[in-house]
Amino acid sequence: MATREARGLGQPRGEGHDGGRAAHGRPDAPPCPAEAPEALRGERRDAAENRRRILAAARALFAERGVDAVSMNQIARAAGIGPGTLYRRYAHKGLLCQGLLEENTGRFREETAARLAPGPAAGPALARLEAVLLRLIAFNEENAPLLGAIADAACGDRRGAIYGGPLYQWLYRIVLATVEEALAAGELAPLDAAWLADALLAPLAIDLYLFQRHERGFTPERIAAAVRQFLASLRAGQPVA
Amino acid sequence: MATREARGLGQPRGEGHDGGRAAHGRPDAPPCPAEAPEALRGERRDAAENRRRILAAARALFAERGVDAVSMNQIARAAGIGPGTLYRRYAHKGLLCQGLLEENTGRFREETAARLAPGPAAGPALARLEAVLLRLIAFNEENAPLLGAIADAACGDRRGAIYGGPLYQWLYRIVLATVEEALAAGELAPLDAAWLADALLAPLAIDLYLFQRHERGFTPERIAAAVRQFLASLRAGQPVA
DNA sequence: TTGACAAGTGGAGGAGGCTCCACTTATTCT
DNA sequence: AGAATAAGTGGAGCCTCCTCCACTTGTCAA
Repeated sequence: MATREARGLGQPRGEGHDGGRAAHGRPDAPPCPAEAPEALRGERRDAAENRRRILAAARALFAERGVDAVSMNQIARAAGIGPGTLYRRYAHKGLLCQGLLEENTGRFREETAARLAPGPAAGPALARLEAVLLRLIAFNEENAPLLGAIADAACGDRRGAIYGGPLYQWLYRIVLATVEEALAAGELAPLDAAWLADALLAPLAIDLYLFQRHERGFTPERIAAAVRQFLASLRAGQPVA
Repeated sequence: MATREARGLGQPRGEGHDGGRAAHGRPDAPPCPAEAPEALRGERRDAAENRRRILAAARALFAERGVDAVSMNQIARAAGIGPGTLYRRYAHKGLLCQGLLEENTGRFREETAARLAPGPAAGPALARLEAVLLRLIAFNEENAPLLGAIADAACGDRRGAIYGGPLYQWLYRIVLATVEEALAAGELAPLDAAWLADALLAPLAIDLYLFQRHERGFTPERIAAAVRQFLASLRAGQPVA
């Protein structure tokens, strides 16, 4: 009765969420390469049930009214739980959308991993990079509303949260590794690999992508073609001049 | 008394701000290349006085507590006006920050214009492009807090507002024109100029820039060097392969 | 089985953001 | 000059987000 205060106050609000999986505070769990969204380890049965209800309610409301028009309170009401319970599991709407997205991410991760898996024996690194970026365009198209909502939530004290989130980190690591292979193989002129990995992903960030699609009128095909030409231009043509 | 209802309801909330300059609704004013922030055309004297007070109060509070910790209501109180008046002039905090930023933008615009002005006779287009991007890094450094707040305000129904805002549009036009010159001069392999202009600016977007600076630990010098190498890599080396 | 404790739950309420509209004030036209 | 008109003003209030904390429930060890 008094012991709980220590935890409640000692960790006031500092992103104490571990990216969606709460559970019995294991200090450093393994990275979980392709964890199934259901049956989180050590999660209490009632909590699991509520998580399912939350995601189902959110999915239904989002489909019915659009992601932006649905508030956290509405989701809680539709799921039949109190707002406090909802916020305990998903500290804000962005994390909820991330949870929802993880159910869609499977195919994206599998396809990308398959394309990349064979390692240096699977054709030039730049070609693999191209495949990842083109797949990312398709992913943007499929998940634009959720991705948009996740981006929206990265406001204020959460600015830049996207770049620390699981999806971007995973993409970044993949792109960085492939860029480094390309550099090692002499496919690229000398470049700052860590910066380049961000720079290659930045033009496909959801905000800009949606602006180009809807305000500039670009089609996904045009964007894909532009990315292809762009990567081709980066191919090392001269030693360094 | 009844005539006003028509306007008040007919234009419920649709970005009715024209980027900071309210005033006597002239339909299509000229682009205003380098308009002074004071003495807006046709603005009533009391409105001008309030605008000055708002900007002064905002600047003071931002300096004292940080941009993120100051609410619109606090600014209104400090300026000695009602919240309604504040919101009439700046429909949200992002536009207020834009207004504040315009007071700083002068030197940036002048230096950039000067570097670009001589036209095709002032060295290779790619070198001018590099100068613009490097200057943008310095601009990011100088104005990070305001730029961050502007980015934060581009949430929800205002997603992507940055790309429609005056600063980005100006940058985009400049970069696009220079890219087109570089293409015409054969300095670049064939590329989609309109997409490339966005793609060159995207890695310097304030969100990613601040993440790299603070989470990845990049220095401005490292970022500048990376941009330089990057542009060098784009230089046309081979016809098209 | 049973008891102790950690994790989970719900909802009332504080805290702002933003709006609406009746009133005030500057400008302009005759 | 002075009246008509359109722009500008202020603040009460609505509405939603998010937090806090007393209570409930599941789990595990003895």
